Amino acid sequence: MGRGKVEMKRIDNKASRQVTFHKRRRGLLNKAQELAALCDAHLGVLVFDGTGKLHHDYCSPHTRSVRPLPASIFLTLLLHGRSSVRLQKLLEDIARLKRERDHLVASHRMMTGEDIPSSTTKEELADLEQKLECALCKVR
Amino acid sequence: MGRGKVEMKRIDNKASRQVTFHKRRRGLLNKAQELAALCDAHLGVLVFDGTGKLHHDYCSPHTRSVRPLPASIFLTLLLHGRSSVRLQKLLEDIARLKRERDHLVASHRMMTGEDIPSSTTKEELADLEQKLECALCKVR
DNA sequence: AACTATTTATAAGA
DNA sequence: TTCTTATAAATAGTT
Repeated sequence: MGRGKVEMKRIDNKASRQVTFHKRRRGLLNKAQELAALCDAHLGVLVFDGTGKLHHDYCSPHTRSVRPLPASIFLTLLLHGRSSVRLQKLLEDIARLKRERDHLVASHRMMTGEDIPSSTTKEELADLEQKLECALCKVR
Repeated sequence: MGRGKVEMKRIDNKASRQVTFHKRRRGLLNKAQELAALCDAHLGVLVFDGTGKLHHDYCSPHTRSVRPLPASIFLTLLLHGRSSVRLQKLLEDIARLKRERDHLVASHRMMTGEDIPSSTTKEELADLEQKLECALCKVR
């Protein structure tokens, strides 16, 4: 689309690479918005330049509760993508910490007869874990 | 682009909405790949249909270590996006758990004179946290 | 940053 | 649905 056909390989000239980056980035985001608007779809788009700087992200609006929330979209991506190992590791770490804490709480009570004041952490974590596992199920 | 100009609003007819979804989804992902190839950029794209089903995701390949890994791209998105509150909460929960555990470990040692066998959990968590905070810094 | 000649994407039709 | 084609949209090279 232009004065000439271009090969789909890295543009060597830095200036024209940046110009093209700007033009096409805008185009991509526009396409994403159109697809969301026309087809009742959900889109998540992220664009980083070559230096790793985030130039734009887009998340289509959600207007009905039947659609996944943006948060769960990105959780799904996180779980679906290459970083799934890392997030699963995080879940495992949390589970391990909880077990360790429970064990320590029990032995503390055995030895001192005192209860450690309970916090809401446990419930909050259980809630988080449930949400994460739910997202995980969807992509399996 | 087509026989006629279309208004950018939801296509009512289900069949043609699905056809358009298929065509434009392919187009969008193609554009994403081109942008990544031409401009040395990193892209993450997610497409869900109206029912919430994930139809495609795309993550541009990373060929050099100077570029962010896909994992960190999506962590950044997670932190940058609407689910940032949730992830920050997760970080806080981990920090709180660690404090609780350290306190319990210390009081256990005080009372019994015994050390609780150390695991690698603590180091692993520290590493995880560092990575998460690093990603968080980038988007602040 | 604007402008067009072209290419590309795609809406509607077969 | 898949293929075709007329047309709209995107954009490469230019100014």
